[in-house]
Amino acid sequence: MSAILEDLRARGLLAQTTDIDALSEALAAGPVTFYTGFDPTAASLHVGHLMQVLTMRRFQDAGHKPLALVGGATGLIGDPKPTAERMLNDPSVVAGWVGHIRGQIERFLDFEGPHAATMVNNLDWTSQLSAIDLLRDLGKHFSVNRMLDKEAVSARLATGISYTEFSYQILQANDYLELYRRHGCTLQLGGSDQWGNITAGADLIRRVAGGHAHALTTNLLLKSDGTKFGKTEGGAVWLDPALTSPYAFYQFWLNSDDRDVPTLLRYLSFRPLDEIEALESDSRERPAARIGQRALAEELTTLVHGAGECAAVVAASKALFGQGELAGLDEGTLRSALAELPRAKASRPLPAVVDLLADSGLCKSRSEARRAVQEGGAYVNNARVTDVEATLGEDDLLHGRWAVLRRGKRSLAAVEVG
RNA sequence: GGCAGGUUGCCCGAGCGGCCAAUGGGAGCGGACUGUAAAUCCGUCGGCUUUGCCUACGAAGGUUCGAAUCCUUCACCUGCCA
Repeated sequence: MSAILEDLRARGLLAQTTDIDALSEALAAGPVTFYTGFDPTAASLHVGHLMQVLTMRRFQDAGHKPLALVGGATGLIGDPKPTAERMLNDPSVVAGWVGHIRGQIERFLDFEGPHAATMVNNLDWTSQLSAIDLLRDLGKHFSVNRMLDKEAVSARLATGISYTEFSYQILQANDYLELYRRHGCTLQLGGSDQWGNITAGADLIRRVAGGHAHALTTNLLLKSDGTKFGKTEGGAVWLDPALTSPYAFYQFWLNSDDRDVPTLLRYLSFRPLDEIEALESDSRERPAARIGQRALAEELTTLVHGAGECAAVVAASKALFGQGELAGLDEGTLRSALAELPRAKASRPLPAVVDLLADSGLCKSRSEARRAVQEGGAYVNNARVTDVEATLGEDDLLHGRWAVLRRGKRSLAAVEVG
């Protein structure tokens, strides 16, 4: 088997492929042009998308040529979710999201050199497609019976599915065909939930163009407790630093469940497997050191936000969760650590702690903030606040203008007075 | 088309005229224990100018001193019969 497939399999990433011997042969024979699609359903990609982007990177590193498709067209239609119909988004909004997401993907792939990646947008060909073309040229190759059998559609037959979403697989299949024609693309990668859409494309290429195209899907990232990965109280963990701060991003990985870390490292890290196995055995010996979590958090934060940001959030985490007194930190260290946190601005007279908890976003409402204090889960500079009426005092201020607000064990915010 | 039942807080699900912001479970949040982990135990879990007030039990009206609870209409869902 080709090296790249061997690596994916060893990492447990490989879910399904079309004829694996043929695929392996093609990959071994030389550069293969492949594509992965991302639909703009939000302004940013989130950690769930990271898998796909990094898998593309693995193929590019192995000498293959990536086409990154951002679905300006399919994003307007929406692929069927297992639960319910999607809300349609406004075309101008989707167009804006396409721009953001392209920018994010560009950081992970190499757009220079012999295996340069290319950005494509299915709006370029789909918007040209007339109803007649769609029904005569494409529709004839699709059997409704087979379309109904696809998992994504059959799951929705009980609750209902619009014609719009039902048609999604035709558009995605046509994307593969277009990329086959325009770029000689013969491999599509995706999450295992995309299997039906991807094979629909490979089928279409065979019927229309007589070509042979491959499909490869990777396992979806699930937490060991079976719940969806990448969600926190605040919603998804985004790659956009404006939506999820680099500090929050780093902390997300650092707080991974021990049981998830081996899988996360195999799926997301570029470290060779033997290194990952060494990290695992270290972790088993000294679980409290959370070696695996740190490695994961640092590698991914560096990858997504850059080495400089990563160093800053590591330093901030160390300062804020360190053993030392906050008062013992020099102002420069404190200031840069606090810069990574959500913040509440305050002025004199100094406000109530409850208001600061709500303003900083640590609590969603003042009622919740009061409750947090009553439960003993609110802290100013690591000292528990016990009085619901308490206000910030002058002696709480570090270097005359800062205070560290904490809710629970690990949610922090900065207060800046001035 | 006929008959019967349902629609409750983030989710599931009790309540069937006042003691209901509403039993219970799950998720979430906090505390204890730890390792910024898991499990466990305990607490909490609509909002606010918080001994009180406001908004909420599919939607709109009505009965009543008083309704999630009764009546009417509407919307949607589910069983049984055709």
